[in-house]
This record gives sequence, C-alpha cells and structure tokens, in this order.
Amino acid sequence: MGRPPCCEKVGIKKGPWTPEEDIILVSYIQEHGPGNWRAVPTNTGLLRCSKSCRLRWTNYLRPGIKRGNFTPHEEGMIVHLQALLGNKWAAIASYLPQRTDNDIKNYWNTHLKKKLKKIQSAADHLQYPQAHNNILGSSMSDSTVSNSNHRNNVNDITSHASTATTLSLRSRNQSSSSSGGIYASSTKNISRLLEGWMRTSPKSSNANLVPKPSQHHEENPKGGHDQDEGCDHDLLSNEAFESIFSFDNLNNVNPASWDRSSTTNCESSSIKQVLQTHSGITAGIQSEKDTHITRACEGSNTPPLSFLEKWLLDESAAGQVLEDRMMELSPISLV
DNA sequence: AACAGCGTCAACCGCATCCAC
DNA sequence: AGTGGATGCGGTTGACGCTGT
Repeated sequence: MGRPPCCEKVGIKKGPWTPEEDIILVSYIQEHGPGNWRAVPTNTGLLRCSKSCRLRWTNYLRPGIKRGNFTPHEEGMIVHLQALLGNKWAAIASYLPQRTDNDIKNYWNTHLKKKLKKIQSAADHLQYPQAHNNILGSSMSDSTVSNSNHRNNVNDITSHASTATTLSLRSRNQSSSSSGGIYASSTKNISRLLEGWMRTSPKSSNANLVPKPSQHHEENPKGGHDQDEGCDHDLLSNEAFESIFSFDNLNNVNPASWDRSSTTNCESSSIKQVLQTHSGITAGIQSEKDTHITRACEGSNTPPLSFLEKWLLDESAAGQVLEDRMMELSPISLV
C-alpha cells in the first residue's frame, strides 16, 4: 500500500493550461500567496492537481521569469555550473534567478548538450587527431557530460563555456525560441482577460501600472521577448527588480505573513509577468521597477544575495567572479 | 499540398526531502 | 524517533510547430 496520490486522479484536468486557468491561479495566489498548494484546486475550483498548480506557478506564472532567448553569458553560466554541479538544475537555476530549473534543464537538453557535443568532437579532433575515432565512439553522452566532473578541471570548463559562448553567438539567429506555439497565440486573449479582471478587481488600484497595448513593445517576430539586444541596462534593472520582488520574496514569504503591502507588490509584478509572458510587454514598467529597487535597497542593510548573483551575470565581472565561485564550488563536485 | 521526421518545451510522474506533529 | 502530508526535484513524455522532401 503506497502513498495515496497527491490528488484524485479522476476529474483532474491534464495538459496545457488555458489563459483562463492561469488567471484564476494568479489571482488566487495574489490573494493568498504561494504555498498550501493542496488547497489551491479546492479553493479555486481549478480541475488541476495541486502539483500542477505549483508547477504552473513556479515555472510559468511566477513574476520575474525570463523565457527563451538565453544570452551567451547565461549559456556560459549554465555550462560552467552544469560541469560543476551536474544535473542539479535547481541549484543551477539559483545562479540564474530569472530562469527556472525546468527552463534550464530543457535548454541544456535541447541546445547546450548538442553544442558541447559538437565542440568536444571538434576539440578532440583538433587536439588528438589520432585518438579521434576512439573518442567519437563514446564522446559526451549524457552521462559523460554530467559525470565528467571528476576529470574536468576549471580550465576545461572555462574553455567549454567560452567556446560555447562563441558558438552560440554565431548560431543565435538559428536557434530562436519557438516558445510561441499554441499558447502564445492566446496571449492577446489572456491580456484582454487580465485587463478586464484588473478593471473589475477591487484591488485594481495598480491597474494603471499596466501599460496599454499601444505602449507595449513590439513582440519580436519569433514570438520571444528579446531582452538582451540593445537593452542591457534594462535587463540588469529587470533582473534586480524581479529578484527582489519576485523570486526571493515570493518564495520565502509565508502565506500567513502575506500582508497587503507584499500582496500589492506581488500583484503588480505578477500581473505584469503574466502580461509579459503572454503579450511580450517589456516596457512601460521600468520606472516603477527602478522605484522598487531603490526602495528595496533602502529597506535592507545588506544587499540581497541575488544582487550578488546578478553581478555574476555582469559580463565585465563574470570571469573573475565565476572563477572565484567555482573555487568555492569545486570541492563539492570534485571530491 | 501532403507527409514524415525532427526539435522544442510545457507538463507529468515518481521519488526524495522537508517539516510539523 | 516515527509518521504522514506537503513540497521540491529531476527524468521523461507527448503535443505541437517547423522544415525538408
């Protein structure tokens, strides 16, 4: 007699979430805060498993999530960290606060693994032409990539990452995210629904924070939300903002302490996230974000850890910091 | 135009871990 | 210390879109 399922199997809806379900979930979480997932389906009437609700929130609806369009630097980070930590996607994701473990895992499996495989083959061929045939026979399978920690030293990893970075720069235009899909096609619907909901919501005082459709940045033609081209400063600010108000705070918040102020912050950022996710909104909220950042910094004596981690993403500082970081991490993976 | 093959990624599943009692 | 529920995590699946034939 095993453990009972987390939820009744009968009557549970599976498959892709609809915009309407998203709105129900987001509005519930804004009201009650994340957590107590078991109660979510009951209280919202969603025909979803509690697990599914949590997953949908953490991987998709949670504020501050950046989707698709991994920057070369993010790729490098992932390569570094994967080499050091193995397939500890949650741990890796903690170094890339805007990315979910699922996203990183998918990206690794679909993009980076192949890139590294190619790179490894090419490198082996260049470096050990004679041994190339032998290596090819067993080169860089999934397990050899993830379990290569033992033999990889920092220099190996760095060269992997930098090569991958170079390569990814070349192939970016080819490897565009296809995250549009059927759900993206409904982004206008969810935008409309959200706008309607915000107008009718008793807490809609922040509704004016949501830019009108005319203020939205044009969604890029591929359907992704390209944040890193020509807007690096925005990206940094976005990351800083989202890390303060979305990830750490939302994840750490106790539902019991979900006071109105945090709800307000969450509400605006969460709705914006849904709108960003579904409509590609990236502008019109920057000034508010900056304000939040300022307030957050004023309110704390020590910089949030995620701020330090943001620094890791700074191109100029990345090399040294990563090296330092890896020196910290290496004992974990190299023992 | 139709089809097949492939790539991508959201979501599911099952196990692990945490935590309150 | 033991137990059971809640949550987290990583592997895997399947639906969908794209591309080539």
